[in-house]
Amino acid sequence: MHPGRMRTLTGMCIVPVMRMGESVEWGLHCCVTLGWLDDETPVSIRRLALWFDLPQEYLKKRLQALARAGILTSSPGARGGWALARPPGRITVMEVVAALEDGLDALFCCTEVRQRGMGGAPSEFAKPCGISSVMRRAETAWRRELAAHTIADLMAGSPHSAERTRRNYQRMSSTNA
Amino acid sequence: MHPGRMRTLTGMCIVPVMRMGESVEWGLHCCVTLGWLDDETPVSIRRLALWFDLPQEYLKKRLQALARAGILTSSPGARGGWALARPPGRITVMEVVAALEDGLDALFCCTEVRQRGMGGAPSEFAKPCGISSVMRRAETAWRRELAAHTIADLMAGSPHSAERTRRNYQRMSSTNA
DNA sequence: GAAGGGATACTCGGATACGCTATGTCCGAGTCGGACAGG
DNA sequence: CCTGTCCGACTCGGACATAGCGTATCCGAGTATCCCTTC
Repeated sequence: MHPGRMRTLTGMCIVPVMRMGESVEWGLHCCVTLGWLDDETPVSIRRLALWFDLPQEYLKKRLQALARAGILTSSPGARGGWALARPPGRITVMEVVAALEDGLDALFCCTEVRQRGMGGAPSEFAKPCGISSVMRRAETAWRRELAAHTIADLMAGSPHSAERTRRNYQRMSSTNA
Repeated sequence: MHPGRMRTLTGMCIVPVMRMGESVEWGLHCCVTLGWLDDETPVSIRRLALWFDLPQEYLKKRLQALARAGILTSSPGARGGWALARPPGRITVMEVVAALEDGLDALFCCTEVRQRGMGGAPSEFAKPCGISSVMRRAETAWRRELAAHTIADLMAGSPHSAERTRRNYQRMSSTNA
């Protein structure tokens, strides 16, 4: 178990209900940080985990998912590590969420309950289920909002965090890691 | 196990990832049907489960959640059953979803990762996390869309389903159940 | 016909079970870069 | 100086463990309706 965190990051046993995984937050912060650092040399998983105090092995697993989605690149060997695969302005938040939620087909999955049982409506199957339509509309609004923002937007959101990050990262690199 | 359904409704072992529970679909269909039936006498859980071919005991549990949320009313005793607690036009889809997802505080839960580890930003805590803001905006769009539709809208979506439902339900009531 | 009592048909809430997911850890295999030795 | 070898740092992918949730079932207790008996 990761030191100092017995029951997930929150310190208390969280009760996730219809919620995105924590790794979405991790992945987005990693993308933003990699964008800020942007100094050609990739960042190792050890430093990334140290930077945010996250479980190294599991973070690696999630970043691998981002690499499979073409969002990050990983270079093996010594001096290897992780970097953005594209300029931050061309990576949307939606992409990161979808990659980390492993596909994320639909928040609401219509199982055509209306066709089941004695209330079945066999003659109207051509028309889409009204419930499903409403759900889909809502989800589209959600996706559109997420797709409208990129990593670059997040980076620009707190300008002097960028410089502080670069400074602190250099300090960390020189001291121990 | 419910007959004919060994592994959830879909017939195959579904892989829910960041998804709403099936009971949301059940609950919405039940609300719409209760709205269509609307003949003063409440509908028993047995008929409701038979109507959609859903597991009776578990459906009951979910409808109890809707009752706690003030969306349905349940009357005990013989001739008891379930009915809408309010006119369908005053029950939003959002309410039903929230009740069945048991609170549904937030799709994305910011754990303030930015404060953790060596990259911590103690001086800027006052400003909200940009990632969290984007997520919240997207989720608000989703909620707004769900809150903009009521059970009455769903009922009106397929007009002659209403009559067919009433007819079939009467037939079901007279035959066996 | 009215009152009382039991059967029936429901609901409520708790206890239990199971499969799957998210989270977390560990390990072997592969790969890159640098150090180091031998010519 | 050049080349070959070795080692360390790093990634990849799989196996495994754990806790919590959604789904599902069952049971005891309560309650309202109906019917049947009794007066």
